[in-house]
This record gives sequence, C-alpha cells and structure tokens, in this order.
Amino acid sequence: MSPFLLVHRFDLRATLNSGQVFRFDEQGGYFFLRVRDRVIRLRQEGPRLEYSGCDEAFLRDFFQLEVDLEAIEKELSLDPFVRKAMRSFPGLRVMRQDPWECLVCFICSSASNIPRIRRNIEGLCRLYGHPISLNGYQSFSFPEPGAPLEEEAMRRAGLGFRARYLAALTAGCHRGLDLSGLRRHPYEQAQAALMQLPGVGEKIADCVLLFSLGFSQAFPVDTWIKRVMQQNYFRGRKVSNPFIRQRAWEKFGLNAGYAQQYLFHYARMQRARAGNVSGPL
DNA sequence: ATCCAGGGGGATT
DNA sequence: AATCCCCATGGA
Repeated sequence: MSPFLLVHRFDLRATLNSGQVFRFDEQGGYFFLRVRDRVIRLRQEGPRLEYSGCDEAFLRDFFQLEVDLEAIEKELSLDPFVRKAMRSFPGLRVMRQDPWECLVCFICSSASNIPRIRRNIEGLCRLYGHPISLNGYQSFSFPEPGAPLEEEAMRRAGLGFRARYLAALTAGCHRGLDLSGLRRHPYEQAQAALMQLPGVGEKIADCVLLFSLGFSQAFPVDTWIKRVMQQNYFRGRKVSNPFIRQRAWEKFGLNAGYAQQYLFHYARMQRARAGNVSGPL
C-alpha cells in the first residue's frame, strides 16, 4: 500500500497536462512521472494523492501545494475571462521543477509540438541517462548538467536544429551559470541571464523562470496565449509580444504567470474539444 | 522593427 | 504524393 497525502485544490491530471512537464505517462490508472533520476508513481482520488518513489516533502515542493490558489483566484477574478478559465480548472497549479531539467526541456520545445518534444526528451534520456525503474515501470534518468551532449548524436535522435543549442549549452562557458542562484535576482536580471544561453529567447526564458525558479510574474507568450490575449484584451488586433506582456502585467501583476497557465490550458482544452488533441506549445 | 532560415510533423489538397 | 502551414530562436 502506497502512502498518500491529503490535498486541497489540486488537480493532478490538469497540472500534468498543462504543458509544464513532458516526462509522464498514464498506465493502469497511475501517472508515472520522471524527475531527474527517479520515477514517481501517482494517483489521485478526490483529495487523496497516492504516491511512491518520492516523499511528501518532494510533492509539496514540486506541485507547490502550499500556494494559496484561492487568494490568487480572488485577485485574478476581477478579470471575467481569467475567472472563467480558473473555474474550469480550479486545481491547476504552477509547479516548481528542477531548473536544469526545465531549461533543457524547454529548449527542446522550441518551435515544436508536444508529441515530438516528448520523443526528443526521451531520446536525450536514452542517450545520456541511465536506466531507472519503479514497480516494473522502466525509463531513463535525465542527463546530468555535466553530460557531454554531442550535436550529431542529438541530431540523429531527431532534435533538429535544437541539437546545436544543447551542445553549445554544455560545451560552452555556460556551465558556470548557477541556475538556482537566479532565484535571488530581480526578474529582469534573471531573464536577461537566461537569454544569454543558446536557444533561449524571451519565451523559453519565461517558461524556466515561471516553472522552475518561482517568478510568478513571468508570462510566456506563445501563439496560443498570443491569440487569447489579442482576442480578449486588444479587440482582436494584432500586437507584438512586448505589448502583450505589458498588458498582462497591468491586468495580472505578480499573478501573471498563473493567469497565463489558466488561459493556456483553457485555450488548448477548447481546441481539443474541437478535434485537435495535440497542439503546438 | 521586419524578414527569413531551419526542420519535422500534421493537415490539406 | 506533393504542398501548405506552423513555430521559438537567431541572424541579417
């Protein structure tokens, strides 16, 4: 019998499916999630979150279970559209991932789509990780920060032009960058530091800032968010990403990242209902 | 600021 | 089967 944790306002399925993580599967009623060098098995029934492969402290941190979503909803509910999105997925949480893993995964996500991102990341783990397993579920660990990522091998694994970025990331002087240390910097500085890395522009930097470094004001603008923002806050006009981010901060302030996550998931779920399950990221 | 390469997948014809 | 479309980054 696995241990369990009582959770409040947490929706495991919505959270995992909200585009923050790629390394998970559902099998036999369980989610199998891979984080760094371990497999974690999870199942939620109402407030009961059953887990194995990790401890309770890990889950509380990883899924940010202490964050008061009700307070965030109260603030964001001034906006009717975000309120609707929030109420559709009340337990969707912004996670706190390992910064290195998050960075590499989102470099892989560049100009791609979810099925391919997942394949590419699995390929990386197969190349540079080691076998890991839990309860018969087998997988590979995530490459360590010092792994000798090699462009040609990654190209053969289907990473495309992202292979060059990843190779440069480990080959260059970038290895000295203390990712976790960025947490203590102001948002703009942390973002600028990430954007110095190969293959990291504004959007991917914001993903890393929001999903792994605790910057709740980060507002990654991808095409889905762009569409939603233009429709709802610019009367359908085409506007540049800087304007979108500016409007997001005016409307959502430090909760912009949460607003982004609900809007993104809501938009994708609506699209899924219309027929297309796996959209671009 | 604007245009475009780049690469593979999905949708469309 | 050929063609169009998509997309974050980076460089012109």
